[in-house]
Amino acid sequence: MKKVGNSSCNDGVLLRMGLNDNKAGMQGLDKEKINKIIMEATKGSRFYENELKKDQQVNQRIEKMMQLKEKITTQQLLKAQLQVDKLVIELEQSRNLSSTIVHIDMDAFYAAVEMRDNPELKEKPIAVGSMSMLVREILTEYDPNFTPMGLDEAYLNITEHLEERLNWPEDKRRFFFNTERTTEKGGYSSSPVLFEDNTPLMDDHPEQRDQSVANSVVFGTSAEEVVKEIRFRIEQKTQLTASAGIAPNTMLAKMCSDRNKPNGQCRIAPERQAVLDFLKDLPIRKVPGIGKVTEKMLKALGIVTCSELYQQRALLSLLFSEASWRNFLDISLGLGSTHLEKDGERKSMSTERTFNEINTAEDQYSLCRELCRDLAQELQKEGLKGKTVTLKLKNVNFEVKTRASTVLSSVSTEEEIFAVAKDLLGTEIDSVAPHPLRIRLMGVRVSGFLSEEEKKYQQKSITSFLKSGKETSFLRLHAGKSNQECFTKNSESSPRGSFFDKKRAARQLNSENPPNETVGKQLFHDKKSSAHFVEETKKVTDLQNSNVCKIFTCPVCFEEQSSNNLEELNRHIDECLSGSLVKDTMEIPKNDNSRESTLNFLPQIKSENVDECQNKVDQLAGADQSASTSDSCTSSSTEKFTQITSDKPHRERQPSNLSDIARNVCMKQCLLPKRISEDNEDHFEKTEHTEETSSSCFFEAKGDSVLVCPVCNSEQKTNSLVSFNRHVDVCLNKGLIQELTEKKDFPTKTYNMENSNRVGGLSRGQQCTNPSQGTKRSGLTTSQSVSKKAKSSNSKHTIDMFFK
DNA sequence: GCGGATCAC
DNA sequence: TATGGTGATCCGC
Repeated sequence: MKKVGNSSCNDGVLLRMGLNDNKAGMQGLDKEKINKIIMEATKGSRFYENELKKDQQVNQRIEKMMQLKEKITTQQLLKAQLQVDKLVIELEQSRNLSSTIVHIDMDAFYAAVEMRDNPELKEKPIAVGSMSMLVREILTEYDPNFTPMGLDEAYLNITEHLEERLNWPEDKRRFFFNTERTTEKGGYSSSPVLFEDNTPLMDDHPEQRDQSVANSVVFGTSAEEVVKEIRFRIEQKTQLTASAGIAPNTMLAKMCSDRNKPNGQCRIAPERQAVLDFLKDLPIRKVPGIGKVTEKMLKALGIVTCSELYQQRALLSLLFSEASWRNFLDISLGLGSTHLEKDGERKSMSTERTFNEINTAEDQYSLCRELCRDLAQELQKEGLKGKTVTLKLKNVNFEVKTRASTVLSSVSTEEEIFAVAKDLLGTEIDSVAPHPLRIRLMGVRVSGFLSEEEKKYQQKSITSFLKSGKETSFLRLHAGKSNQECFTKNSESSPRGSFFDKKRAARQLNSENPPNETVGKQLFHDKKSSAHFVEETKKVTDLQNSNVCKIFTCPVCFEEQSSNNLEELNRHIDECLSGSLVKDTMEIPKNDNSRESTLNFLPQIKSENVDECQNKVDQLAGADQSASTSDSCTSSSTEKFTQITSDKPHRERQPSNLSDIARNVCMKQCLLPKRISEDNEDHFEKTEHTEETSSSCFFEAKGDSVLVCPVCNSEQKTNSLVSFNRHVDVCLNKGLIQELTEKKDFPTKTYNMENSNRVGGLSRGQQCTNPSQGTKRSGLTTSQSVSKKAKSSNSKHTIDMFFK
């Protein structure tokens, strides 16, 4: 079946082309144009082929899921039902209907802007701007903490505003029509901000007041009235209409704003039944977070509406990941966040570009550099440094690949980013050699940003590094790979005019008949200069080599070593290491263990609902007991549920402020995953779990104090701040040393020559096991042990050992 | 951590 | 209609 669909689509494309070919007048077209048409068609089909491929992958996922479903027994399903329904009770109890959340959505934002700007109105400057502008000017009045979502959406929590508003006099709720616009012919006033500032009416001019009042509206105090007012003001100000949803939580508000689009609003009353009524026939696709693929998968299970999502909750819990089915459950119950999250810190920054096929390494490298430059600029604007660089490539068949590498010290400059990205790119180029890498998109991303504390700490360490490292300086070496080596320095030959500019120029040249002289020269210049920078680069690299090898500072004792024999250096460091590890004496004070700040919210319990649920559960429990015999899981989980009720606000728990960096880093690594993990498991196994976490995360931690290096992120076997600090300094030297070791062939490096010379390959294995692994899918992998820890084949204190 | 995928805007 | 760009998250490894 799939085959047929596939080929018939291709036939469609071919058929169209064939028809075109036979069309009258076709003979007039020259070869080039025909080629172009074919190219277009091929491009289209490439895209389409890929779409088909992706679709088939989804189909396979569905098939797998269906097979899984077939194997589910009635008992399993009943048991699942029991468990899920207990959770439903929990969720019901925590249902919070006390907030009033508004979602504002500009109607057909861009189209509207276009329409409004295009006609004769264009010369009138109107500050449309983004939602964040309406922020500032209108929305803050209703919620100072409102959150804009992109350019045309925003969430507001108007709960407090509603309370205050109750006491407001009428004039404070009065707004005026922008009469000029409608009366003036041929356009509207250049000042759409008319009456924007709630100016009180002037009592000494009664007639003016009368007229004004005639052109005004007074809004009431209800949520609906507030939202009408907001929409009115937005329209007066921007000439654009907006739709809005009012509901007890963000998810509902968002879905609600969709209901009466365009230029309408809708409210879900803060009552459980109103929520469920709204959801009853709502297609799941309308739910934010459920996209094309999820929709298709659920459809395969016969689930199209939210109520069906609820009906199938037990099945879903068996077929989907914990995170997924719990999300489904939240959706089907109409639960969502009742407060607006502050924008968290950004997690990554990237830039990517699509272009016509680029297939020469040279072009690819210089494009890569350009992307790195752009990205570096943006990063520096926000003062960010990250540890992971990801290269994204889309080949001409629309297949997307990402390749990432995490480095020891964070990067932010063009050079630093490019140094990593070019390696990744090199690998990809090599992997298809001798064929060219044919790409239509390239992107570079930096993630793994340093936290504020880490930044501070690193700075401190850098200072000491500078003091001790002096001559070794920051010179970077690049373990060269044939085609990469050539491009470590940019083709600065063309300081102005981006890669694309040059490409454009070249393309223009191609299409023009006689290559005119100046353009020709330009091209020639490019070619020549690229050859030139290869040479230049070699020089720089050589220089670096000679410089670095002459003076080397031992990362342990910080003494300068005169030798440039790496083996000798290695021996020295070994000695230093065996000496330094023993002499840690200073203790750092223990921290108190209060790490949870509990936010309270009062659960609203509708007793009849709970009873209803409980009845059902009881029935099921009976059925289950008779069906399953020797399964301890059921009974133990029942206990779990009874235990967790007392400590509900689990999701809202946040780490408290941490006084020291070490603790902070530890928290990040070990506690965060716990917060993510599921309520019941987590609570029930609290102590046990914590122990396990620490055993896998901190090998050899004595007592509570554990230091984790903010640079390499690995835990340190010391309680001494002095030696910990020293390690951090060493870490900063590490990159340099690593490259030194790469230059010479160290024995540990030679196993697996294929990929070990990539930065990512080298850094692997030194990180501590992520304790979150396996906690997400409860039951599947219960205990991840220490086994994943850095395995090393060599127990000697070589440089490599030390760093691993 | 990595890589592929999904999703939103 | 098809296509981009940016950022987040999840899942399996």
